[in-house]
Amino acid sequence: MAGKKLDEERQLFYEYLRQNGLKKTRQKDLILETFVNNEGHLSVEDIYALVKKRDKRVGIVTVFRTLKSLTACGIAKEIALGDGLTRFEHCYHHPVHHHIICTTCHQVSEFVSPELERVQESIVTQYDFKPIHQRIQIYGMCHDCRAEQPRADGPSPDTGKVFARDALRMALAMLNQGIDFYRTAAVRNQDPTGREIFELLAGEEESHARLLEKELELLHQKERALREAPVFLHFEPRDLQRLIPSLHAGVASGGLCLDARSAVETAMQIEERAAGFFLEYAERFAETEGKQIFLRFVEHARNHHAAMLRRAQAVISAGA
Amino acid sequence: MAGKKLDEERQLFYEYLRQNGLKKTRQKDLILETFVNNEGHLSVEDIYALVKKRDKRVGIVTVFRTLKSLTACGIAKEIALGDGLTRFEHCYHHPVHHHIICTTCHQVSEFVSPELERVQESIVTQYDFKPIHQRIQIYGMCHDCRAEQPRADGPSPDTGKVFARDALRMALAMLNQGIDFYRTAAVRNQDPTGREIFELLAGEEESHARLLEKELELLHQKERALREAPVFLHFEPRDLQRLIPSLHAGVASGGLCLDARSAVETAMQIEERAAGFFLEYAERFAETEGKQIFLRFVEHARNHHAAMLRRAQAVISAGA
DNA sequence: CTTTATGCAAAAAGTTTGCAATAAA
DNA sequence: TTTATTGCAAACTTTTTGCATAAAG
Repeated sequence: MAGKKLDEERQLFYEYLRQNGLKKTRQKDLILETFVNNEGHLSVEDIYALVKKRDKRVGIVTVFRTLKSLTACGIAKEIALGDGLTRFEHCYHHPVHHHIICTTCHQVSEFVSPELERVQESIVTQYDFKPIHQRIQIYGMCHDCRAEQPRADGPSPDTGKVFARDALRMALAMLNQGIDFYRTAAVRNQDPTGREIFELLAGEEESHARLLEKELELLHQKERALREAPVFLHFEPRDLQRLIPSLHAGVASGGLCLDARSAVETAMQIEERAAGFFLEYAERFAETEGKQIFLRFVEHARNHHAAMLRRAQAVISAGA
Repeated sequence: MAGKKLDEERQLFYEYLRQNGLKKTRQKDLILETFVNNEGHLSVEDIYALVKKRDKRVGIVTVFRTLKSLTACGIAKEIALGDGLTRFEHCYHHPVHHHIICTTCHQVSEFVSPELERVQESIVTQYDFKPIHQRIQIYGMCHDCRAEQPRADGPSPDTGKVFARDALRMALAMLNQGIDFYRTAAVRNQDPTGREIFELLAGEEESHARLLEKELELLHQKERALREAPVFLHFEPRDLQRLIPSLHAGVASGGLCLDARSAVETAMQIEERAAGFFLEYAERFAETEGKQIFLRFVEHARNHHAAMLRRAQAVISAGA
């Protein structure tokens, strides 16, 4: 299970060595293995200490040099967390993220926020500046330190899994907003066929939601620590709400009345917008399970969209 | 002119020395003066070199120690810009800002973005984390380096002035949106008294806008480099637009019709919202000319609000 | 048997500390 | 006259480099 990740990164490393005429050695292997098997933000000294435990004969210079290579081939990434040490974090198949650093207990939390990225992009555009990488770090005091509680230091789960969990949560939030809309639209609609269609759609979305919930539950069971793990992917529900037409206008003008055709069209528009939004969203991320979840959601929405198109054609020909 | 800033910071420094039982010296004075008179992000070595030019007898250790003191009393602030050197920037009466760093020419631009801050706050809230300071840095390639032009290195104006310029621009953007609204509302309104009131309001806002424009022009004349200086305060016009009620609903329902009373109420609501928004906005910033501009705008909006309240009472009693 | 890798020691680079001489208060 | 300050040299920390030896291909 855990060895799979190691194998993949080892392959990547070997490929890098081969392409640069470098040689495989016992030391490089050991350093790679130590780095890959230790989540967190380790300094050279940290890694050196871990390596030394397994093989006394390794020198710190080799650790420096090997970490440079691991950085060059995209397995590791140098970061500075304000304590004057260069630290290394995992980079392979990890989304670009930022850091929240407690200056009391030195705990470091990671987060992703496409919303933050969006604002940054708009700023950078004004300068006609081409960003290559960025550093966002928030220093302060964490909840546990303020409560003067020793931090509950359970084994923190793999970032990839946390991201997958949050992607599922986000997809579910989208589905639930859709379901809400369809249910409300059904109740409010005065055209019986329109009402029926909205109810059908709500049912379909609900069954999809149940599927995702099951997947989330499975993930939680596989990785018990996931339930405690803090949010990694931040999203604002109101950004999802924007994808769904408001029912207020309909209410103000005294009740919605969409016939079968308009109902299907409305639904198609929702699915289309959601697909577009999540596709653009997914593309911001490196290859991860979370990204796959978003892409699967896009596919689902597109299939739904296509199915409705067929249904609409049936409705139209029946009406004609 | 420039000496005023130096004097203020010297007072602050002396006060700090006094309170900590420390002594004034020729060296400390010289280092303070050198730091204050040099905008930019200078390293210890940079400042040491500048100080040496004026007094050969100063040692680099004293520069290290004095910069520590200047940091402790809020005149300087340590920053790391990714080149391994500790640099110092001006902190006294400078708003909290972030950095865009060109990795080719090493030019550093500063910016402020309350929008970015807002997203950060919402993230931090989820962690129940108390932020103390943050670091946002965007590394990449600037426009000039991509165009392979040697950077036009004019004298960069004081950050405080650039911030003031941008605050004026933002206030003007708000005023212009208000004017647009009042003008459109006047044209669309079918009630003659309502129309008249909107036109009056538009006129008042326009004369205020002309005042701010004159102020902006004056600022530009005093500080010639200001015209070239890049944007420092980023704001999204759509955030201002949100403060003004949409006219679309009115259009859809076939023409707006606000009587005198509703017209005044609408205007009062706009002024109130604008005052609230800019007050909250201003409070995010340290003591600066820009902040004062925002606060003056708040006062203007409040006065306007109060004047309308009086007018509304007049209208009501006239109508009664 | 050629070429790269390793580990040691030494150097570099940035910053801090100990200390005797010096200058404020 | 007391107390903090200064500047030098030395120490310290993190990272890099030179080089002879060892290991990989």
